[in-house]
Order: sequence, then structure tokens, then C-alpha cells
Amino acid sequence: MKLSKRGEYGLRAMVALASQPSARDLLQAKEIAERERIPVKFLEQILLALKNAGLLGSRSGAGGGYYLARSADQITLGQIVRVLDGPLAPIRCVSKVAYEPCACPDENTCGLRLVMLDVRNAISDILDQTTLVDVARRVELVRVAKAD
Amino acid sequence: MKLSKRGEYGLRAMVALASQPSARDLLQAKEIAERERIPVKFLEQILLALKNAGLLGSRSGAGGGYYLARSADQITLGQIVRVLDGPLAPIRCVSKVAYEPCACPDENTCGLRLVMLDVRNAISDILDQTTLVDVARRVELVRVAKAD
DNA sequence: CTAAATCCTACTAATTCTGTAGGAATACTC
DNA sequence: GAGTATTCCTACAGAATTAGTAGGATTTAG
Repeated sequence: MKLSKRGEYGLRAMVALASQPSARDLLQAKEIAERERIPVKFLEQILLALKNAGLLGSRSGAGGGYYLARSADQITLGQIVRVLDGPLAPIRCVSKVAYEPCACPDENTCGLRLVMLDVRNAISDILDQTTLVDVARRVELVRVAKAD
Repeated sequence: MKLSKRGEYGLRAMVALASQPSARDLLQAKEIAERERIPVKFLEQILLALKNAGLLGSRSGAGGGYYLARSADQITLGQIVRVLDGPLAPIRCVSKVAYEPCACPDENTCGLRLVMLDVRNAISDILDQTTLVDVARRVELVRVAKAD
């Protein structure tokens, strides 16, 4: 039930990119790494994976960096987590994307499977519905509330 | 976001114990292992852990075995998973039982943390509410429906 | 006493996780 | 075109975790 560092760093980076004043601006790996305290070279790999998955775009060379491939309200946390940590489902036999049969004789009467399906759906309901904009907005809400 | 084999096997074993005709009857590790296709020695370790956690009781010696330490409606899947796989929370900074601070400067304005808190609560809402009886009952419901 | 079971601990092989390292390729600036 | 800054790509490494195996000590029924 755990999110890897890879997944966590990737999410933080994506949120950082979405929280830019002008959301399509690019950020360098180095900047993100410093801001979020992530080892640069590790972050590079992560950003690269996100790029190859089509969630990020990039510009090489001096003055280059990364930017969101789509607008922030079109990118969900579920997409990011799947790229970096694999399927959301706690067991493969309830995964929509990476289904694999489990050992039980009949999946339809496997009680455990039914519960885990609920779990996988509960996780998906959150992560596949929450976009980077939603995350940024929540941060703003809290910040405003605290200013009172 | 994954349940280990250890956790899965443990859950299956507990469900098996709860699904006995007379729910307080004991089952031997060997029986459970065969029925659920789990390596016996591995299962032994798991049952032992569940016993030390107070979820199972046992009788040693010939004719011995394991039994539920409490009635099946007093044992939740959440309890079992925590024993075998640790905290439910996807990141430690949102764990109720095993809290640890994360790297972000202010946890209250960390958007990622807020979302992960939702996830951890969604998981807990299911696993801490679902008892072994609930699982057994769901299996029955499906079985009856199929018989029609 | 013997057999059958749990109890307990140590070990191992494989995999995954969390990075490091080094350089190739690309593009901006002068 | 040279120099510099950045992404891109791959390989490697140490640590941790996972999924068992192994072997015997202990307990109890018959």
C-alpha cells in the first residue's frame, strides 16, 4: 500500500510544474530538485520517464527544461502514479490495466478479491479524478484560510 | 499501492478460518496451505505473526491447529494487513499509526499530502470496516446468486 | 514413547528501490 | 564555430524488501 520515492518525487515535480505562475512555463530539473530537495540525477530519470509517457515535454540545451505536455487540468495523479509505480490495484487480479489471474479457483466467488476491487476503485476514484489543478487549488485554499 | 504475498496469504488464511462451519474450530497450517495453495512453511510464519499480534490462537501438538482469537465479526481486514504489511497509508506523513514527517516545508499546505490523506482514509474506510464475517457473507451472496 | 503439530530463528536467492556516474546529444549565446 | 548549459540515455551499485527454505526445539494427543 505504499507509494515509492520515485512516485512521490514525480508527483511533487509535476505539482511544482503546475504551480508555476504561467502554467506552461518550463522548469529545469535542477530548479525542481533544489526546491523539492530531490537528488538531481534521480529526478532526471523520473522526468524522463514522465516525458516518454507523454505527460511532459522538454527542451534540450541551454535554457531548456521541462513543461507539462497538456494543461494541468488534463493530467491526473493516477496517470503519474501509474507511470512511475505501476498499477493502482493492490493485487493484480483486480487491476483494470494490468490484470493477471490469481490462484483462487473461482474469481467471482473470491471474497478477498471483491474487497480488494473496492479498494482499487476507491483509490482510483481519488487519483484518477484529481488533477494537478485540483492539487494546486487545494494548496491555495489552505493558504488563504491560514491568512485569516 | 501493492499488497504483498505475505499479506494476501494471511488474509486468505484468516478468511478460511472464518468460513469454517463452526467458526471457532481449528484448522492446521497444512490444511490451509493445501486448500489455498500456499507454501506451508511460509504460511507457518505468517500464522505465527498473526498469533503474536493477538488475532489468532493456537494449540500445539498432535491434533493442534489455529483458531480465531476473537469472533470473526471482531476482526477487520485492516488489522490483518497492518500486522503483515505495515501501515495502510501510502506515505508515512499521513499515517495515523506510524506517522513520520516528510520533507515538505509545511505539511498543512502540502497539496500532495492532503490528497494522500484522502487515499489513506479511503483505504481505511474499507479495510477497517470490513470484517471477516463481511467477506464470508459476500462470498455466500455471490454463490446464491449464481445458483439461480 | 511416538507421532503430529506448533514455535522459533537463521539463512538465501531474487527482486525492487534509491540512488550514482558518466557521457552523448542538443540547443542557446557570443 | 566555440563554449556552455541543459536534456537524454544507459549502466551500475548498494541497501532494503520479498518470498520463500531449512532445520530443529517444543508441545501435546494418544
